[in-house]
Amino acid sequence: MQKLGIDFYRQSAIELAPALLGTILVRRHEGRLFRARITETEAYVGSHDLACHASKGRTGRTEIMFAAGGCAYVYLIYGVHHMLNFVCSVADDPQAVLIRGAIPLDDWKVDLTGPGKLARHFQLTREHNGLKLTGSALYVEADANYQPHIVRTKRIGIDYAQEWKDELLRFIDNHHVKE
DNA sequence: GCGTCGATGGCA
DNA sequence: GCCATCGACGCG
Repeated sequence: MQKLGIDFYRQSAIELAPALLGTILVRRHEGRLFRARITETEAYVGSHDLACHASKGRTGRTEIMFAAGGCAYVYLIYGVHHMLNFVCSVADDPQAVLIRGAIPLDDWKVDLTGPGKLARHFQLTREHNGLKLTGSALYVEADANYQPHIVRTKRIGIDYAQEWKDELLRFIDNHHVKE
């Protein structure tokens, strides 16, 4: 499998979100490797997107989104759950992709259906905010032999985002879903 | 099986 | 005073 490099993350969120479907998220933690195939993502497309945290401007929390693509944006929501995002595009263009679901691979048996569960099982917290995706602790592998079946829907949990709440910026891979 | 609701903390 | 959620609970 081929580890994806920095150029992959320099894409816009609307390109990266579907491109991530079917790829393999890899986490190295305490000497072990955890791998899972990404099945669900959401695009947050820039400061004009009212659902995007960066629409609030440059703050302590959103600062990392203004970096060049290729690092993680991890934050705490509802005081309970961590959310894993990939910062993408170029510097000062605050776009990101939220990783919402995956299927564990190898002999790893966990439920990764949901962004909170995914971050928890991958043992990611706000300590990992800004982590480079080109390092060894967290990265993505391509899988040229896998063909996702992509469906677009509205994003979840952003009813406050006015006209942006209905944009079809959530991407789901149905490849593995039984009829 | 589905709707409702409370937890809980960082942030502005 | 919000939240890019989850899981427990009550229903019947």
